[in-house]
Amino acid sequence: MSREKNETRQKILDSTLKLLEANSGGKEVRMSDIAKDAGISRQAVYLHFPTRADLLIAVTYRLDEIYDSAGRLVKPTNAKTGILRLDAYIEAWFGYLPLIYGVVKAIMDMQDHDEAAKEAFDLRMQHIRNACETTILALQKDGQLQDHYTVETATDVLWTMLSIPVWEQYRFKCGWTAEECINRTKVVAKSVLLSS
Amino acid sequence: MSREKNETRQKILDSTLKLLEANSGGKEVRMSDIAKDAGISRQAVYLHFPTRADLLIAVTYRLDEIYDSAGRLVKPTNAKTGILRLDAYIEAWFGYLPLIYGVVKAIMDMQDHDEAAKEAFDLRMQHIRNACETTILALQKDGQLQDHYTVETATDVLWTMLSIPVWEQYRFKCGWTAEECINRTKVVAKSVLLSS
DNA sequence: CGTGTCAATTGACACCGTGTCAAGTATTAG
DNA sequence: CTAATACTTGACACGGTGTCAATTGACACG
Repeated sequence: MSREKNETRQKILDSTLKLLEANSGGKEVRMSDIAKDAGISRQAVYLHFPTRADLLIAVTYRLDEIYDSAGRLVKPTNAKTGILRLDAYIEAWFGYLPLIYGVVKAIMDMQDHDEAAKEAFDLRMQHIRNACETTILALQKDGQLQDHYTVETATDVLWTMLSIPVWEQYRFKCGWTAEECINRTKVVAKSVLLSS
Repeated sequence: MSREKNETRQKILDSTLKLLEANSGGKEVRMSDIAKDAGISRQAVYLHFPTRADLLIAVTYRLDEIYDSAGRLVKPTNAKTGILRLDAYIEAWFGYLPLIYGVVKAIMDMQDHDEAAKEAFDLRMQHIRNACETTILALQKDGQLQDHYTVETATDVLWTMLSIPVWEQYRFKCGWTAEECINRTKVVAKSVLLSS
């Protein structure tokens, strides 16, 4: 019973994921598109996910499973020095982002008109901010943090440097490769945050 | 004849502007809201502006008139050194942005589903990019530009630092004041771009 | 005075996508 | 045989954009 239910549910999630990836969060991912792809009726989708926002949010959790997002975040915390940690974190996050970009984009686009989507997204971004703060603290502990910053301001700056719109601009408006986004951001972050 | 036409047209533009400013680009600015505020029928709005995108784009030109956006951009070009120019430009642009933010936001939100809005917006952003490039060239001429950058890459970085989403994040997610956005961006930009 | 033109009005309607509702079908389990 | 569960079908409401057609009112010109 819950067996079959999960099967359809998974099919919906997988189709959504596939379509979002294919369309990079574009508009061609309506509830009806998802249903069609999953080979079920549009209403069946609503049976499992009351709103589009709920579905997209569920997809993010699926994403976490698939790509082991927790594991990725852990690795940088093993770094010995603050600087290594900064590099490792930029690499981990900007390496992960392209994989999940379609979904992220779709949720971002909903933020304005959907409260639930906004909350879910803000929560994720808050996690990123926390990681930034930890990184800043590590730098500070090493005495590497530029002295004119408070921890909070430095965190704000790093967080913004690693924000999705910034990555989007580098990637799609400036035409940088994913690699370049990582490496140049490493350079920029160090110029900004480190003392001499 | 063209007298009266312009009057209504202006009323529409002014109402749109007023509503967008009040709502910071929020959704409470439908064609019907604009019509109501202007004291005319919804269809009259369509008589002057075939689509919502057209109207918003027209509002940006109105904005240019009101705030003399050209004049603002000129000032930084008078700066003697590259560094002064950088400061002046950040001050000019981030000082201007809050004034026009409502409209900018509304157009940004349309980008995904409206080609015309996207083009208009991209064009504006391209102007900003050009200004960034000129600033970078001034720095380079002074021998102040960090040597590991090409002009293009340095321009990309500055342009992204001065992008609207970055300002939004500082302003609304980090809670910085408009002043702080300006001053801290000046500091950050200099750390990133200048050699020692 | 009548006629034409132009701006604006009124009201209806199509389209799209989300979400809701009700009735029906098919499978499975007790 | 019956009851529950998953799903289907088809209709519909809503909100917002954009279209269309018929009408009104003002002003101008001969």
